[in-house]
Amino acid sequence: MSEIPKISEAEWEVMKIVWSRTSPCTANEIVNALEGIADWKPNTVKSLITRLVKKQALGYMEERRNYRYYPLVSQDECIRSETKSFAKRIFGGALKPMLVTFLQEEKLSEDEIEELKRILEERKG
Amino acid sequence: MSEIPKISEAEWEVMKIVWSRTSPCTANEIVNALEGIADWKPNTVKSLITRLVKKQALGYMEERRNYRYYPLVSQDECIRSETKSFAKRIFGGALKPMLVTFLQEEKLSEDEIEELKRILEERKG
DNA sequence: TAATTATTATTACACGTGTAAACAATCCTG
DNA sequence: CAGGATTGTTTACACGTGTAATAATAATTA
Repeated sequence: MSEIPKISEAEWEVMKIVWSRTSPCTANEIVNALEGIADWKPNTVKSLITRLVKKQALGYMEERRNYRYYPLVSQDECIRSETKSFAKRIFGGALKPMLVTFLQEEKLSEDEIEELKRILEERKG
Repeated sequence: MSEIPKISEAEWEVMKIVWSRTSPCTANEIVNALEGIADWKPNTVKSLITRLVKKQALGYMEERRNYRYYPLVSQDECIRSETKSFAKRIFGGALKPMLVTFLQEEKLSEDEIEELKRILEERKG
């Protein structure tokens, strides 16, 4: 199977939009959805889309005058791929030290901590 | 206080070496320490060091003919900074979904899971 | 002190990315 | 059908990064 393409920071914003849709969407829909998320000119977004198509992260189907884009890679596999390279870079690949760092972060609420514990419980099953 | 500089992938390898030392080290020491970790010519490593100095991630002191480099930013704050931007990119900033993803990864051993649970316990204090 | 050697600084170059304008093709409207 | 509107394609350009060669400078040695 071919590799997961490397998706840049700006491109991720576009992918997130497309992933969140159940059906292929047009460039304009993406531009609109990005309103308030990123301050890009429509042309900029189009450039990002074009690059994503080129790196085979997005596919498209022609429909009348405009295209409809859809993901060729799942968000999940992209997350996994990014996480792996992130963990590799920062922690030399060891997952646990990274988790330890995160778990010690302030930002977690009581409830979230509970849920994380529950997830760990389940894992042992 | 000034911001954490953005450290690139290759530069991280250099920083990891410097962070791991208790005292400032020379360029050559860094080059040697990278042996087996990265396959870079000495000049390449020197370039990375120069850039790290320019972006104020490394400082140096002159000592006879050569310099000794030391970190100007702590590994911890860099990790935090990187993690934040990573979480932002991938998960829109929410820490918990990211952790859920990681905790569900295969790679964790029984023992590690135990330890993570323990850390969560402690957090509740 | 001149030559050699070690070390740092300057320069290079291609590719990815953020950012977008300009151009082209197509469709709707008058 | 011609002209404007819409949408996609091509081109642009500066900056960061990976990768390193070459030049300059300082120290050591003959």
